[in-house]
Amino acid sequence: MDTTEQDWLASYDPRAYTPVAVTVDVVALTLRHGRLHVLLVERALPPYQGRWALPGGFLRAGEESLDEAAAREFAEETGLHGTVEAEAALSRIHLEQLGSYGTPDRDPRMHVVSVAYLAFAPDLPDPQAGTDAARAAWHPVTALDLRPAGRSETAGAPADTHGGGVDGRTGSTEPSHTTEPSETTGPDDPGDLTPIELAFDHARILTDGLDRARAKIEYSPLATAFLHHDFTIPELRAVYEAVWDEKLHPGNFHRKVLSVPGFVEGTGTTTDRGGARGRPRARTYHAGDARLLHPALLRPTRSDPPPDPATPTPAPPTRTTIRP
Amino acid sequence: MDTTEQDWLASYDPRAYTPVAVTVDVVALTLRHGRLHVLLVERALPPYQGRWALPGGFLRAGEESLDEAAAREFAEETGLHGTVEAEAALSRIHLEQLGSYGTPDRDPRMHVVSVAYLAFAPDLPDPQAGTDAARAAWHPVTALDLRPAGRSETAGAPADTHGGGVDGRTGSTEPSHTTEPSETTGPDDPGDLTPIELAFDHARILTDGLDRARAKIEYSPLATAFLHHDFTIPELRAVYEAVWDEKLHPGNFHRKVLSVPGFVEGTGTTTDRGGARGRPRARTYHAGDARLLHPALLRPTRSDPPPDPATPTPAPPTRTTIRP
DNA sequence: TAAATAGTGTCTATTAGACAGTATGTT
DNA sequence: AACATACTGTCTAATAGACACTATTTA
Repeated sequence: MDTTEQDWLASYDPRAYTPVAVTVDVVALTLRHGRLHVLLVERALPPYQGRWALPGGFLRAGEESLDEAAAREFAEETGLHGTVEAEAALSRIHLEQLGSYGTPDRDPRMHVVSVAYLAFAPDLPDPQAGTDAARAAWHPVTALDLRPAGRSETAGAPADTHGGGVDGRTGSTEPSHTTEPSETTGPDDPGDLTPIELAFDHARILTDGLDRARAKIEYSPLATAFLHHDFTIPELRAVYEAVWDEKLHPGNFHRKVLSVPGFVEGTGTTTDRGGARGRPRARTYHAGDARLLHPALLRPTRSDPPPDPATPTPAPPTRTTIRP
Repeated sequence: MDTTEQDWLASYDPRAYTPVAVTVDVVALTLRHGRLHVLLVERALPPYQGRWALPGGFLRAGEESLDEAAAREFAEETGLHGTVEAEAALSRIHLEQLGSYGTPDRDPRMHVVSVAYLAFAPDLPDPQAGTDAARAAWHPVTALDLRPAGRSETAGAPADTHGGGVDGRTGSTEPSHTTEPSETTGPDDPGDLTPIELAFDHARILTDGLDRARAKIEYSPLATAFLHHDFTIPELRAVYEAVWDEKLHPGNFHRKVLSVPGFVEGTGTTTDRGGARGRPRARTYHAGDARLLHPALLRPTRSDPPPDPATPTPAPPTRTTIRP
């Protein structure tokens, strides 16, 4: 076999192999005006020229780890690098690996394996024109086309196996063709009805990232990563409501958060004002030192319990045996 | 900048980049004699010659996806390929992506990014000599050195971020230097007291895989992937006890498993015999069609509740605010 | 018969969630 | 004054786990 021979060679010198490119892509999520947004960049060059894509770029071989590459890409595309306050903001951002995508045919140029990362960030300023992030913008996830099309390989559980997906980005400048989304006509405009189609299989990656985010805030205190250092319980509730796309019971949520040890720590103060149309000042908190939530803040059950009388369930054949 | 120029070039031709090798490694877990085992191969060549490593090999660029490469490696190293019954056995095995590891200095030869997979398998025969899997063997995880040393980069939550880790394997034959573990002196021998050190950062990858496995069987029915098609509730309990390394209450476990919709389905029959020293025949079940467990089978709480009077906890400073 | 375990019943502490009610602050 | 909402109290259903008990099988 030819590949066997190659294997043998590669054990001495992996360079004997056909090359594979490795990129790092970031699903960066934030909350703007109470809605979940994702950071996208507009591709200036083919393939998928003009389409929006996840920020990312090639791993610098021999120079950086995957984590470092992800942090670098995020900083570059948000413009958060250089200044002191930018570094401070970066330090509060949560970055975790999401999964790798590597079907051979996703990038027309060559076989590209993309390692995806998931980021939770507080409300950040718009990427400024004139920087590396010139073509970057925050988009509401509801404005994107996340049709379950691209579902390639994989046969495992929902958020388990990963596959497909690949990318190749223009990792840095190219000052022309700058897109400047305005408050009313840009990607933040809810009136923009035609769903945006993403480049490569980034819709699939985004979907996986959203699934992970929704599950993550159940068991970890990472919902606080969407907020600034000090926050109120209602603000924290808004994070959960936006990520889960569910209305939560204010009273029960409040009591539950405070009952989880190490989730939040009171600051002893309250907000300055009561809000727009008048309400009690809320106490402020900051994140506690817990890394896991015990007990967890489970999502409202809606998968099982919705057996409404209309669709009486296709008659369970012989499910769980309950005595013969 | 040189790298910027490279980025620009790479947007046309990613081959302009310094090459990175991509490997796929598999953390394959199974149960033998009630204990958790992992599949390892002995490296025939440098680096780490003679050390045990996770099975894996280079991704065949342009030919296969990551999932396919992982399945191929698993089949090769277990010897489960070719025959019909082997294919049948493979179809029952659970394979999911675990994470990617890519610090630049883990492989002395070059920058290697390793995509790790996690596999749950039923008790399989020993890899046969004379095959690709000649140097492969199942090792009890308790015999391995999993000291939390290699903890490289990453700053996220326990099972969140991944980093470090890399590999490079001799993907196929090399019939000399075959290790043939016997029942008494091989890796299955509990008397083997000196912990085995793994090659590369495979100890870290294995640790991540074990963490994932322990969490996974809480919310998914994948514990059944460790068993054959038909099994009893006590057998299923043995899986949980081995993976969690915890004794579970037989009665409560039994009732709980049957109360989760879609977890197991009764076959209507029982085991042939009652067991060694006499006990009731157990009813047999097979896996149901649930993909997620509702409610989950949570691990016995032991992280929070163990504040034994001895170490009175470093005096919680001002945890959760409980009224001013 | 003895030993060991499959499987069931029951009780209690904890938790999720529904609901109600009071206090607070802005328009 | 009126409205919206922060926050707390209370009740109920569901669940985890402890414990006890019966039935079953082999040495």
